[in-house]
This record gives sequence, structure tokens and C-alpha cells, in this order.
Amino acid sequence: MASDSSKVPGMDTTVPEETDSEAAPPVAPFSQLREPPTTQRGARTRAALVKAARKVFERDGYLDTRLTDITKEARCAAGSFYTYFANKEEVLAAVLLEAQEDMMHPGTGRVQGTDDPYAVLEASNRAYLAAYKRNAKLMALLEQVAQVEPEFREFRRRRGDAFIRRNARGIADLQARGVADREVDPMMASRALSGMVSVMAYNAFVLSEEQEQEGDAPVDFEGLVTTVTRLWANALRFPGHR
Amino acid sequence: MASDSSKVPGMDTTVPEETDSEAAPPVAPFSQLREPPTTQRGARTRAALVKAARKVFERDGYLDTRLTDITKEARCAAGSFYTYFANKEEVLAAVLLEAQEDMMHPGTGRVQGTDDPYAVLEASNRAYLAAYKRNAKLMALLEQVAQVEPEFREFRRRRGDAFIRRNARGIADLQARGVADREVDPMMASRALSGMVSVMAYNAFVLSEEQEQEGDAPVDFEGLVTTVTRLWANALRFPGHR
Amino acid sequence: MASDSSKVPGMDTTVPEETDSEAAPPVAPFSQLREPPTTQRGARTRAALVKAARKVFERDGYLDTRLTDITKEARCAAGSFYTYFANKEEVLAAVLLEAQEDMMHPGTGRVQGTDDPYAVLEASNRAYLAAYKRNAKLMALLEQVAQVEPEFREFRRRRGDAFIRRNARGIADLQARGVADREVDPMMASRALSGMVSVMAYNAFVLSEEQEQEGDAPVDFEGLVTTVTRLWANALRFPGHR
Amino acid sequence: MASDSSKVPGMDTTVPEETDSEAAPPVAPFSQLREPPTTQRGARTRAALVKAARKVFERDGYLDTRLTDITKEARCAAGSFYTYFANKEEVLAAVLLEAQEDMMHPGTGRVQGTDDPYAVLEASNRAYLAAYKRNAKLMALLEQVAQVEPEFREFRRRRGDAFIRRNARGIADLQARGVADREVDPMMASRALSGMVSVMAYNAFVLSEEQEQEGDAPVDFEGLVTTVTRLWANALRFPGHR
DNA sequence: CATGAATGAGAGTTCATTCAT
DNA sequence: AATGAATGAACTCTCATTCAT
Repeated sequence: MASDSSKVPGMDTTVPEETDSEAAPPVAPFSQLREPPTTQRGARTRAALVKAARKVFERDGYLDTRLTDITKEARCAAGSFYTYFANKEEVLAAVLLEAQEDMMHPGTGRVQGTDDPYAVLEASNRAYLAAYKRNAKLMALLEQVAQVEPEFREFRRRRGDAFIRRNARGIADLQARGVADREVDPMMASRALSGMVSVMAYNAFVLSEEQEQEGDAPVDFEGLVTTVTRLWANALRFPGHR
Repeated sequence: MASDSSKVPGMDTTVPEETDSEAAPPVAPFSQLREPPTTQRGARTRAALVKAARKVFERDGYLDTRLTDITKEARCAAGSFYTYFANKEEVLAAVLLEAQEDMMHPGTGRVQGTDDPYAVLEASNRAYLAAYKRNAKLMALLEQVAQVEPEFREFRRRRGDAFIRRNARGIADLQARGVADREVDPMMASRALSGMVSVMAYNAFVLSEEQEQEGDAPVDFEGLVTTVTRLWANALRFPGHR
Repeated sequence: MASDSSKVPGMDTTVPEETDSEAAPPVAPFSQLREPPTTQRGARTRAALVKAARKVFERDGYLDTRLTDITKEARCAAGSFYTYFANKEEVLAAVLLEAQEDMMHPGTGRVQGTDDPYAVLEASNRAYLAAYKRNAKLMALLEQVAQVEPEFREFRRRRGDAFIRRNARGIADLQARGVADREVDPMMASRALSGMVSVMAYNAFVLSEEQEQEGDAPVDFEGLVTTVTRLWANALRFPGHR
Repeated sequence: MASDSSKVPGMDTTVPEETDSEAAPPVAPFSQLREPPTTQRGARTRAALVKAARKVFERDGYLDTRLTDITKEARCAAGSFYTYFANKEEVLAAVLLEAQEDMMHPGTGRVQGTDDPYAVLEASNRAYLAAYKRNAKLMALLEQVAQVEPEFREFRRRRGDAFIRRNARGIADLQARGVADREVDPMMASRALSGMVSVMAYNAFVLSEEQEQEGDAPVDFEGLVTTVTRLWANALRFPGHR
């Protein structure tokens, strides 16, 4: 079945990004990070651990990863782990925080010099899907952890909400400009359409990849962008369809 | 992020259900089920275990459930479990199999005596969402297990595919009748739109419920049906929109 | 220095034992004992564990005892421990509970057919000291644990209080009969004199024993009884001293 | 139960303090102290560590104190600890040595210009109890460590013995002067009575304090002195009681 | 001398699975 | 068929001590 549409795609319209006045405070494993190491050596070790953690997590999954797998990969002693993190959750938080930039702001995706909503939408979706593909392993990981650790469920929810709200603003803007169907509630529509794209991304880059076999055709990235964009545009009844 | 759209909704058109010619063989925990108990007492114990398992799974989640929790709930000895199941996966398979009927065939959802595609679509979505809501706890469980046990991931995929294929047939049919946009690939469109509805369902009946707080308004079921149906119809460019 | 006079000696006068109306409810590791095993085999294993625990505790001390030392001594698997006890504290509680009878009620100590306070006092002290000697290892253990685990500190306190109150009643009785100095507060005096005897017992049977070397004379048990009784009697100004 | 009467009180008679001919050599953690730091900075660091150690020991107890707690409290690096001490025992030895003066020689306690044994005894007890009260936290600590580290058990024993021997000399002296009961062995009686006072002190200043609650009356210091002194005097049958 | 990160042995605890009764 | 105690591998986390900087 479907899951949260936390990381959602959509339309990066010209509406300015709201200064996130409603920004919620970070939750536990993200906030409780220990004070960063003071020495260079410490920084190196910590970085090695985060890198190793990401590798092992992506390879074995969150649950099957033992702390010693991480320290082994990072070539340090088991105890050293605890110099930097209190437990598995905390390393994962560090891993996600480190990747967040690329996962949240997948390049602007703005098409310079055009107002054409369709072009904007397509570029936005392409950027989203590309970022998802780049971080597919991590997204798969996040899906898994969200099923198991409430803090990460919350994390996923917040990220999804950010996308959804952004897209809702875009929809509202188009409605105001007479470009989009005024009958639908922007938030609801955004939830649905953003969710639609994120499910497609998950299916294409997480599920399909993992069971890729001989005969399987690789995912048709451009076809994905096109379909998704067309459906989105139709759904909002953009005028002048091709 | 999104997840599999395994259990997907959509349009139950008049196209007859294909005799699942491509029907895949059942996977491990479903196929290897032990032979049913011969005695009456055995049947009673087994039933008690399945019932207890469902209760505990839904309450504690798959991972946090210990086999002794189940036997305790079923008021039988730890060892008795192994008379009927080889492990946790197998009870879960039994639980799912027992609930499958309602989860897969959510009532016909067919609107008798009408050809109006919009009405059919709406009825179909309503039926899907109602079934999802009824089995929300179980759907949440399935989502969780799918992240952890490959066999159930496969199970989820197949269920999703069934819906997707059914809806794809519906879309193709409408295209043939000139009612739906011929530019989109029926399978792709079905994936996207079916996924859209399943994400909405997951968000509404799993995520929203679990963090329900005082101030929170309960999910607006009819609004959900309406929005989802409208977007779906728009996306396929049904003619004559209201 | 001295420690609590929890297990204290004294005079078992003819004053009837109060029905412990003020009896406090048992504290954690004593009350939370798991339900006793239902089968014979279970009872046997549990008993073996308690016996092994007592042996190892007395030999190695509470802190240096590992749970595996106990299970090894009891010839059972590490995990079996947890069938009966939640942790080290709980086995110790079981050990103490099992020994409590002998430690608390060291035979009545009453001298039949005499009213002579001095004779009663002497018999009482002899009985106390004999019980202390019999359970010296356990008393040493209790002293150690009381320094480390609050629950056992409380346990020690309660046992001491029981003796102190019993002796205070004896003193009050003698005061009423004109046999004891009326100037002293019975409770205070009881604390002091009961404490005096318990320190002597600890020094004689715990400390002296443990560093017994070649040249050391063994503890003069009768001398101990005599001195302690004489000082006690003097302190309360029993009349007609020999 | 009772414990060692190491730090014992009593009568500081006019008998001259023996030149400790039998003085035993210091034991390990006390003897093996490293040579004092040469630089001023070193001295400062060491002093900070000892001070911090005392604070943390008294607050958390010996066992629950980690070396890093001490260095943190002293605001120095973990490694610096080992410049001055080999381990936890050694810091504790340093802490005790620093406090020893006040704990061992609690002011003279001598009553100038009187021969009245009762007055001398009372003054001596008052001084002892006052010193105990002043150093209650440290005495509690010593009790704890003595249960765990043989060297400190020995330390406690020696301190107790010093008091006991001193008081035994006092008793013998009084016996010679015809003031005390000649029937009791001075050493034995000293053990008992010195122990009695030390238990009372432990109960009053360590145990009672730690569980002080709202309703609890604070310890009646003067009452304690009076009772203890009266019982002691009675026990030795001082003549002319009030 | 001071620093603070690195080390790694070792303890407690969980729970699926087995098996004697 | 049912029972429930026994098993033991596996994993996390602590902290005294060392040592490169």
C-alpha cells in the first residue's frame, strides 16, 4: 500500500518560499546530537562513522545493521561509536541530516525565463524525480525506519508536509491566475498529486530497482516525467493541452 | 516518501475480471502453510492463535510482537504455537489470508444500471476507501512488514498490481470509448492514479488516526472521495465536468 | 565505622510480641517476585538457582558475582535465570527471604520457667549471637548490599527496627517493674544497646573471621555473651549485680 | 546489621596517648601515593582533582563515580587524572588523608581542670559525635568503600582500633582508680561501648539524614550525647549517678 | 604537563525454538 | 495435542586506561 507522501514533488512556482514561520522544532534524535568533536582527529572519525553508517544502512537496512558493522566498516573500535552517538537512531539522524540538503532542495528546478505553468511543472517534477533517484537507497531506508521508529516517522511527515505546502501554494497561485480548476481545495489536491508523484518515484526507483532482473527494462525516466506531469496538469485542468 | 501502491483503488469498470492467467504462484509463508488440524480441538486452538495474532500485531506492530505475546493472548502454551506455524511470518500469512477477502474485494462497488463513468469511478473509489478504512490497522501492519520481510513485500506488490491492472483495463476501455485521454499509457496512468488514491488512504486512515489529538478534526471521508474522484476524472479528461 | 543496627539482639522479655500493626509493605525486589513455577521441574531449577546464588554471593560478594557465575554453579543455561528472576537483586531477595526465618527468629531464646531479667537477657543475647554466627556470611553480604542497593538498605533498616522495637518494649517493661533505670528513653537505649551487640557480632563473626590468621585466637563466644550481657545489664542498672 | 567500629568514640582520659609503638605500616593506596607534583600548575591540578573527587564521591558514592565525573568536575582532561593517581582508589586515599586530621583528632575534647570521669566522658563523646556529624558524608563513603575494597576495610579497622585502644586505656585507668567495674575486660568493654557510640552516630548522621522527610524531627544531638554517655557510665558502673 | 579521542574486554538481557513430560 | 521450562547465540553499551598530539 501507499505510505506517507512526505517527500513530495511538484510545482515550484514563482510564489516565494514562505519564511517557514510554522517551522517545528527538531525532534529527539536530530536535536540531541552530541557536541561536535573539538579536534581534527575527532572530526575525521565522526565523518568516517557517518559515511560507514550510510553505506551499511543502505546495504543491510536499518534493522539488520549492527553497531559493530558500522564500526568495522569505519575501521574503528566498537566503543568509539559512543563517543559520537548514543545509539543507532542518532547515527541515522546524522546520516539523514547530511543528505538532507540534496534531498530537500533538488536544485531549483525553475525554468528560467518562462511563465508557462506546464513547463514549470514539468521541470519541477523532473528535478524531484531526479533527486529521488539519486537518493533512492536513502529514501528506501527512510521508508523502512519510519515504519519502526516514531521519531523518523515524524521526520518523514515533516518533509512531506514541506513539499505539500509548497505545492499547495503553487496550486492556489494558479487558481488565482485562472489557470487551475477552482473547484478543488489546494491543500487536498496537493496532497493527492504530490503523493501521486512520490508513489511513482518509490515504485520506480526503490521497488523496481531492487527486483531488477535480466528481462526487465530499466525505468523510463522521461516517460515517467511526462506521464506524471500530464496527469497533474490534467487534474488541475490546465488550459490548452497539447 | 511514497511506497508501493500495492493495494490500489480505482475504477471497477464493467470489464470482466480477467481470469488471472498471469496469476503468480503464492510465495513462501503463504504456500507452506501446514496442513490444517484434524481434530476439533486443534481447529479451535489454531483459530485462537490467529485471532490473538491479529490483535497483538495490530496493537504492537509486527516487530515488537513476541511469539509468547501471541500465545499468552490466545491462552495457550508457548510450544503449542509450533504445532500450527513455523514462525512469526506464518501466522501473519494466516492472518492476512483470513482478512484478504474483505481487503481485496471491497464489495462490488459497482453501480448497478449506469454507464456514467464518473459515477462508476466515484463508487469504486468510495468502496476502496471504505475498505481501507475498515482494515486500516491491518494495512498499517502490512506496510510495516513489507519493509522488513521480502515475502510480504512481494505480497503487497501483487495486491497492488491486481488493482493497477484492473484499473488499467478500465482506463483502456474508456479510451476506446473516447471518454478518456488517449495520450496517456493506461498502465502508467493507472499506476499513478491508483497510487494517488492509496497514498491518500494511507495518510488519512493510518497516519492521521495515529496522531489524532484533541484539536484535530476527524478525516472528512466524503471530501476525500470527492477530491480523489475529481482529480482522477480530470486527469483522464473525462468530458462534461461539472 | 558503624553501620545500621538493623539486625539487633537483645532481650526477649515476656512482653507479648506486638501484632505488627505497623508492618510496612515489602519493598520492590521482595514484592515483585515472579510467580512461582508451576511444575516440579521448575521448582527444582529455581531452588538450584537460589542455592547457587547464595553460595556464589557468599564466596565472591554481591558486586563481583556475575549472573553467569550463578547459572554455571546451578548447572543451567544463562537464559534460564530470567525465567525466575529479573536481575541480581531479585535472586538476592529470594536468598534473603529463604534465610530470613533463621535470621529473625533465632529460636525463642526464652528461658523457660524464670523471671530473672538477667537470665532472660543473657539467653536472648546468646541466641542472637549464635544466629548471627550461623549466618555470618549472609550478614556480611547484607552489609555489603545495603551499601549499594537502596532496597536492601531499607530491608536492613526494617529488620533492625524490629529488633530495636522488641527490645525497647522489654526495657519499658523492666522500667515498669522497677528493674531498669527509669531515666533513659527506652527506644534510645534500645537503639544504643541493640546496636552495641550487633557491632560486636559483626566484628567477631564477620571481620575477625575473615582475617583469621595463624596466631589468631578464635573468638571467645561465651566471653562475648558474658561481656555484652553484663554491660547491657549495667547500663540499665539492673539491681543486685554479682 | 552492625559493621566495624573502626571510628570509635569514647573517653579521652588523661592517660597519655601511647606513642604508637604498634603502629602498622600504611597500606597500599595510602603508601604508594605518587611523588607530589613539582610545578605550581601541577599542584593546582592535583588539588582540584582531590577536591572534585571528594565532592563527587560524597554525592554519587564510590562505585557510581566514574573517573571522568571527577575530571569533569575538576575541569581537566580525562588523561590528566593519571598524572597524579593510578586509579580511583588512590584519589580516595588522597581524599581521606586530607580529611583525616579532623576525623581522627576531633579537637581535644578534654575538659580542662577536672577529674570528674563523667564530665570527661561526656565531653569526649560530644567531641566524637560532633566530628562524626561534620564528616558524615565522608564517613558514609568510608563505610561504603570498606565493603568493597579490602585496603579501605583495613584503613577503617585501624582507625577503629585506635579509638578502641585509647578508650580501653581509659577504662583500665578508671578501674585502677576504683571508679569502674573491675569485672569487665577493658578491651572487650571498649569494643562494645565504642561500637555502641559509633553505631548511634552512623544511624543518626548517615541513615537518618538520608531519609529525612517532612515530618521527621531532626536528630536531637544533645539527647544523643546524654543517652550515650549515661549508658556508658552505667555500663561501667560509675559511682554516684545522678 | 594537558588534552581528549580511541580502545576493547566484558556484562546483562532477549526471545525464537526445542523437547521432556 | 498441549504444556511450559530450558536453551544459548547474539547484541548493545560502559568505562578504565592508553597514547598521539
